[in-house]
Amino acid sequence: MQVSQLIGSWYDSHKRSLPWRENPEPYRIWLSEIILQQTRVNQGMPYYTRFTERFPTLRELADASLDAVLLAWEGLGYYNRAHNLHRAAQTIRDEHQGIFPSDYSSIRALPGIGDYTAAAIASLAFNLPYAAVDGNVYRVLSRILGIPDPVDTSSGKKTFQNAANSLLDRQLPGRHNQAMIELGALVCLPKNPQCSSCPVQHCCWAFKEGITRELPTKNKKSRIRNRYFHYLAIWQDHNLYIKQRNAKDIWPMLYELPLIETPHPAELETLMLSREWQTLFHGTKVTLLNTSRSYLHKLSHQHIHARFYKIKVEPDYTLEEYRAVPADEFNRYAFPKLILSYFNTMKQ
DNA sequence: AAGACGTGGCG
DNA sequence: TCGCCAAGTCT
Repeated sequence: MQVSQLIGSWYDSHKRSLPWRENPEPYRIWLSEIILQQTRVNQGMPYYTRFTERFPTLRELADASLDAVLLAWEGLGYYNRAHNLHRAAQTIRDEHQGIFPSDYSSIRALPGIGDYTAAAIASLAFNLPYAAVDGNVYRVLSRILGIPDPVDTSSGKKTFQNAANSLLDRQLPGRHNQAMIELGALVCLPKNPQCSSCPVQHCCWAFKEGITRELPTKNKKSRIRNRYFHYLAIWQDHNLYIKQRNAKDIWPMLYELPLIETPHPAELETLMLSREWQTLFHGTKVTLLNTSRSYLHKLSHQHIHARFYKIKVEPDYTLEEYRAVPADEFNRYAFPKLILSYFNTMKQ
């Protein structure tokens, strides 16, 4: 029996029942694939439910505001996925008559859809013969076939794509791709793979050699940048001033508080002498109510060291470019987790 | 083409 | 604890 047949029939009897597998239609398959990019099933599940409830159809997603989409995405991270999801929905509405495109190159051309996601949608939704290669598949292929190439280089990626292409079950590409991924997610785990439950243990190179732990290989080690955020929680009566971030940098178009960033740690006294402080307050009377603890918010490539200063300003003052919002309306805006965790401590 | 982009779970 | 990583894409 072929490797792909063994994995395919293993999949038939071991696959999880997941909401997007219940009633497979292109919109829901696409939505699930975007949510699951770099995201665990357990983390993405509630977001999939939320999206299908708030935006039951592709049309409703396309017609929604970006703010509404970001609010539904709040807390899931990699927020450009939400931007691209929204843009792709509008592209399908405007250029594909609202019908999800059914050929690979049209799917691949949509924003937020790369090689993996295009192959996944093409095979799962339209049964087209494209091999989807994600992190799970890298693991499965590198171990079964003993491929030592690093998975985070362009040449390594080509090697794995070629291996996946030649292994693809062209009769049932959708099942094949899901089976490869499911095997990586349930059995061929990064640490402690469950080789005793593996349908292809007998023909696995890494198992035979006893080096499953060494595969797959990677080259890069990421460097961490430190950033120092000083958030000003400026209260005026019962309103807090908030502002939307710009589209570049982290948390694109999410909301936050007035921010002063410094390249190094800084005390409030220093901030009060800064140009940003002058721009915000230009000499108006401010009262410091309290200073939060220091927060360390770890992102994949940077550590955000944050502190929140609760400040009161007088009623006659207005902060241009910011929006004064009462606490019971915070949930109308999408905030990064860092801001949300500060809000949570305020409720006490 | 190397680096940026979130968050949470795990050993 | 803390580094690693989880169904990648974009620039």
